[in-house]
Amino acid sequence: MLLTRLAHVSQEVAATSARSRKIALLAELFRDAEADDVPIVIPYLAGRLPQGRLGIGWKVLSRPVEPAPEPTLTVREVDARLTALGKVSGPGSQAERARLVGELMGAATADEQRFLFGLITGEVRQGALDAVAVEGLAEATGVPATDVRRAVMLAGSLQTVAESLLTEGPASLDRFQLTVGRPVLPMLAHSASSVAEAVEKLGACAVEEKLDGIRVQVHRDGNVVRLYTRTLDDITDRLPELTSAALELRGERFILDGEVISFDADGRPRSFQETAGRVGSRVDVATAAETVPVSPVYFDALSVDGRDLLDLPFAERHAELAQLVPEPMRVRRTLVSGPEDIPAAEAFLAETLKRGHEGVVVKGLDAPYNAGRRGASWLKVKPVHTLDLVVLAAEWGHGRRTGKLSNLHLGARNPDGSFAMLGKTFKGMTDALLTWQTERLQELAVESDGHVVTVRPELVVEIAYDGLQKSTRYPAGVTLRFARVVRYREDKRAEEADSVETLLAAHPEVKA
DNA sequence: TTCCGACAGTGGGGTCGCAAT
DNA sequence: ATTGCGACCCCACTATCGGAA
Repeated sequence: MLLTRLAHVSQEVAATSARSRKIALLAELFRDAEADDVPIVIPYLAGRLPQGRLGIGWKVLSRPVEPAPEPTLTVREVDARLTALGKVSGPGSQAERARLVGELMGAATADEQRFLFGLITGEVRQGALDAVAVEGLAEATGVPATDVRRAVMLAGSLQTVAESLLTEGPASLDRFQLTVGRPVLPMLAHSASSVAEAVEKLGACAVEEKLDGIRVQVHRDGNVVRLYTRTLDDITDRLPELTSAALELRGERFILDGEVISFDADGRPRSFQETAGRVGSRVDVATAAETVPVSPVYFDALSVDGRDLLDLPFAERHAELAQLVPEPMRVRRTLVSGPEDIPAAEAFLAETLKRGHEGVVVKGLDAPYNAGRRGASWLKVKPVHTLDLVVLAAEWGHGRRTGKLSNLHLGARNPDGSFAMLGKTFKGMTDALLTWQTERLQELAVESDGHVVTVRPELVVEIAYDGLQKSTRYPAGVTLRFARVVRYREDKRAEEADSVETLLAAHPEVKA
């Protein structure tokens, strides 16, 4: 199959807003793909490369290359070239990769160049990724979408499922069973604004502490242990403590879901930055493990002794977990039977925060393990802080925000009346607000470099954030975590905005 | 008819590892 | 030694479609 056909279909998919039409377009293409093209065409149309990341980013791809006049590239040729490109390493590799990218782009037409750019940067912007591709695959093969979705979550990969479906037929789906050693997509949580709201939605539920670490899925089969992240990357070699801990448990075969986090000598959780740094360290693991030792803390069991627990209610899965894992290695929790227990749930949240944790996750006791989806039966509740900050500048948006000033630079007051930038945010804005702020900020503009528009520091905006973290990038030595706009405060003047001093005083645990 | 679940998009900061300077 | 880039952790929120209620 020619790449131009994919580029064309991707454009068509992007051009329609109807999901049903997107699915139909993908299904048509999947039906036409030859067996050898399937492992390439499917991920490409789901907006991903089968090779994963290539070490090529926006910078290299932005170098202009004269497009080819006629489309000649086949998807297999593109795939072969990208595979070769991904293997380049060692001194001189950046230049060599750039050369290979230039060659590939030179063989592509303008439309194909645009498609390849999106594919390699991971931003196809066609309004269809894995989930829509799953529907398209279902339509193309006549298999119910729920069956395909389940197979994908168990395989942890759309490509694998697509290959067997399109080459061997629907019966091959039976092959995708929950298997120890093969990671499954983890269940995710929605947000709720309060414990009361979460409990009212879920009824009988467990309220569990939410640890600010890294999600981990632990597989043990006899003496073999494997550890996977939320995106199913294998991190076994980086966390030897977790392997040892898993081997000390009584069970021989299991899959557990939990969080890996580092505690200090007093048993208080270290900051997310410290834990994440540890989990990210690959080179000198022994030293990293000495300075920042980590522990597993589990909250769910997906498989025990060869039994698939995914469809069991959470209450039963947790009973299995409690059989296998001693209490100190499980998240703290309290059970709640309904709205009458809300005060107890709130007290549990307060106590959890006091212990230095992030918040709680409220989980319905009847719900199955909804792998790969953001099930409505897990609701996280975290405290939200707010500040009144001053807009110092704004950046022009991309994609659907083209032509709108989107990303705001936020400042807090210094003692001398100037402003210290604390970070940026593009979150929390409605289309109407985007339109309004684009107008308003242009009135205040003093300078523009084509991307960043600097404004007179007069506009006050109320910002919600999850906490403060250390920063080497910003002048106050701190930055806001997950800042988002709540509303503009036109009733306030910049002199009334919050100061760096009050911010630091509100978070004594963070030392700038 | 209205409501709501699921999805995609829009990017944020930090840290690590590697290659280039 | 330092800088730049890419990968991958964490993440909030809005708009939209289309099925459920």
